Amino acid sequence: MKPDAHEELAALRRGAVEIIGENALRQKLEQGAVLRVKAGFDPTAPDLHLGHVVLLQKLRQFQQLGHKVLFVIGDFTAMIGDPTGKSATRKPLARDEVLANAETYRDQVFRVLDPNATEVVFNSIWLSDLGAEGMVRLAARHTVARMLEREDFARRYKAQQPIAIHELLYPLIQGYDSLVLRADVELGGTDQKFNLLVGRQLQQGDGQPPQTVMTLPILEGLDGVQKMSKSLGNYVGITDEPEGMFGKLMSVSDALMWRYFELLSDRTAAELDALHRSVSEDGANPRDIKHVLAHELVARFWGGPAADKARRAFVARFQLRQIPRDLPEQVVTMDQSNPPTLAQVLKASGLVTSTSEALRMIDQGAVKMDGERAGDGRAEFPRGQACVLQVGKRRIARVRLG
RNA sequence: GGAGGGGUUCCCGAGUGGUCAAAGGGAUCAGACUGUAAAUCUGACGGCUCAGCCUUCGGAGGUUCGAAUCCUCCCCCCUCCA
Repeated sequence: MKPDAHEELAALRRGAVEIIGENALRQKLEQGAVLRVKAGFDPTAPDLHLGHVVLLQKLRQFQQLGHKVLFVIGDFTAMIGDPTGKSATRKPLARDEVLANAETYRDQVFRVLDPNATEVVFNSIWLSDLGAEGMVRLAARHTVARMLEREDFARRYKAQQPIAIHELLYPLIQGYDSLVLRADVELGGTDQKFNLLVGRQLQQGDGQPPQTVMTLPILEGLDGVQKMSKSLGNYVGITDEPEGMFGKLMSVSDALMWRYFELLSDRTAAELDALHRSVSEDGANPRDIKHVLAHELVARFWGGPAADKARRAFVARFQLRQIPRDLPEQVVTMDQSNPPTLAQVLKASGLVTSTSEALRMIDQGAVKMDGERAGDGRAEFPRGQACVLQVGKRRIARVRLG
């Protein structure tokens, strides 16, 4: 028996919302077993973001305790599209699209996980072999009524929205992965609970001990309301450039900042508590505490020096309102007989998507040329010299007509 | 297979012959206020060579001076019956 199993379990429990099958987990830890810890990722959107990091951190923790991570890339399931939390059927992805996305995942995941303790597996390997007969047998192991208990299915059914048959297969297939991999533990977001439980059921039906299910909190996106996701555009990608990442983190609300601290920071509870008190008792500006958060996370993915630089750039640009010195010059060429207007140049430079939008922005006082508010979008754009164009606070470019 | 309901601009959802680039809400963007906060207020929210013109209301045709609205065919979704 392992003497420190109790501590191990306590460490693993931290941050988890729910652990189903905790006794089995404790026993395995006491026996000193090397656990097979599974987590699946759908390569539907090829960028990992901080929402994934919550889960990846927990996986890393398992690794640090000597366990093995089975990182399942759902290249087969991606063609179905996880219906979790969805109110509409997802469009299945093309095979080559899925593979390209999967490759990107593989590159990104080791920014958090230890490659030596990770096995990356593609579920198409065994699912392609399953065949039609196997799929039917698998489908026979669950009932429609139980499947419709799932909250998102139930809601769609009630709302008279379409649910395609293949979507009902998704949880079964995910569960089948656990069976094939003989997973001891599977991690997922709280919204994955149903799928994770199906794995337990299928394993038991096959005579295996059911996996322990550990659910982790869902990280809210930058809007503070909806789940962080690529498709909603409210995410911080782990490959985001340092300055972009810093800026995104600075734009979150104070309430959300604490949530991010709690779910993403490596700081101890005592340290977080001290930060809290510095605001509530010592009157610190929450903005400056947000700097701490942004710096920590940028440093994790890009290193300390890059994080320092990102912070300096942020302060210069947004707190001191300086125009960046090293802004690259963008040469815009327009083959038009008429001299181009400001609105047209804004569009050509990519700062706005249409001249209509450019004109609207100008009307609303959002556009600046060399720091001066522009008043007339139809005015001819000066040739020759480079000019710094700004649209709102965030969009900026140094543009010269070629 | 039969009967009924429905497909509207990013999303939800009004609109049933002209006053409709299409109410309202959400999301988004911008301005004000700020800490790039959040909240709030104000405004914008199809495109263009922009006081005008062009394209949009599942798709294709048609009626009409005029169609998101009427007719025909087709595609898709939902419900009930079988």
